[in-house]
Amino acid sequence: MADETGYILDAQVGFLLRRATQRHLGIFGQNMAELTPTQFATLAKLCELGAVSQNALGRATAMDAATIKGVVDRLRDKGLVASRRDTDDKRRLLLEASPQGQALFRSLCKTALRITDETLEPLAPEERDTFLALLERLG
Amino acid sequence: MADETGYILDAQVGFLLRRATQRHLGIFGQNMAELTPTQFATLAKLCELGAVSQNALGRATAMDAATIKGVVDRLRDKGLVASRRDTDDKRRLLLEASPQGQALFRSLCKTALRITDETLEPLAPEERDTFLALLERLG
DNA sequence: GGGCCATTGTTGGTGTACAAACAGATTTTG
DNA sequence: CAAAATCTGTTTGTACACCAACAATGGCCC
Repeated sequence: MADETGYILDAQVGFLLRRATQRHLGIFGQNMAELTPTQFATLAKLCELGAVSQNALGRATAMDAATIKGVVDRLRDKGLVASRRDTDDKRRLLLEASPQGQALFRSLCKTALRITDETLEPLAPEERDTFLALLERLG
Repeated sequence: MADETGYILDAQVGFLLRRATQRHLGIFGQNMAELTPTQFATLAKLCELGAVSQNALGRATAMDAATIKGVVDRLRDKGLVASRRDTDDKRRLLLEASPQGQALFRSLCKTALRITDETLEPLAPEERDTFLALLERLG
């Protein structure tokens, strides 16, 4: 079944992005059993921002309203996030990292940075900078 | 809540990979309503390889056994893939793109290449080559 | 003030993605 | 040859990820 279509799956950005993401998620899971990458990202942003509404947190972490809700629910189940109604704007759900959440974030920070390092390990230091700069422009 | 953790979410590979993937999936969805990226990738590999077992197809497209099953099921529901039991090895499910599947793949090929182009649009031609070469080494 | 529109959060549905556990078939090995 | 290990596909359960639709609230504007 020779195809003269000129389409080579293994050379497409989408496929390569998926493969790189898979490898990264694997490294993440092996190094941080406590939280998923998404959960850690959410907790990190929450520690950085302080009290924010759920949708605003979603925007800050690049998740839509439906996705961030599930992530926040799971973090709250673990006692890492506290939520309360905003009295000024009764639509808003104000979120904050609990003391345990902040402590966990701080204790996992170095691990997270090591995960980033290990993901980029196949590249030389200058290549890493180049890659990250280019990748950022695709987001 | 000043954090001296040195952890900046927006600078981590994992976050940037997710953002880039999101943008790519958005472009894909807007340009190819017929199939999801995963379904198109699977169909493409099937057209390239001819008859293969389901697990082998999964390996070729970087999907585990449980994932490829769902994708193949949906492609079969659409009439794009035919499956039969392998008589030599009765464990294997032999898959093949149906005539409609092959025709659809050929008709969508140019669109798929355009999607790759549009995804890489923020980068200059030499940058694209650099980026893809680096990205491939992270997979 | 009241109607219009945007925002916020929730729900339901579909589609990846992966781990773990399983049954059946095949291969390897003692 | 028989037992053990491996491979194949399936199922179940969890976790993103996004769309579309919805109710409640808030802001805007005439």
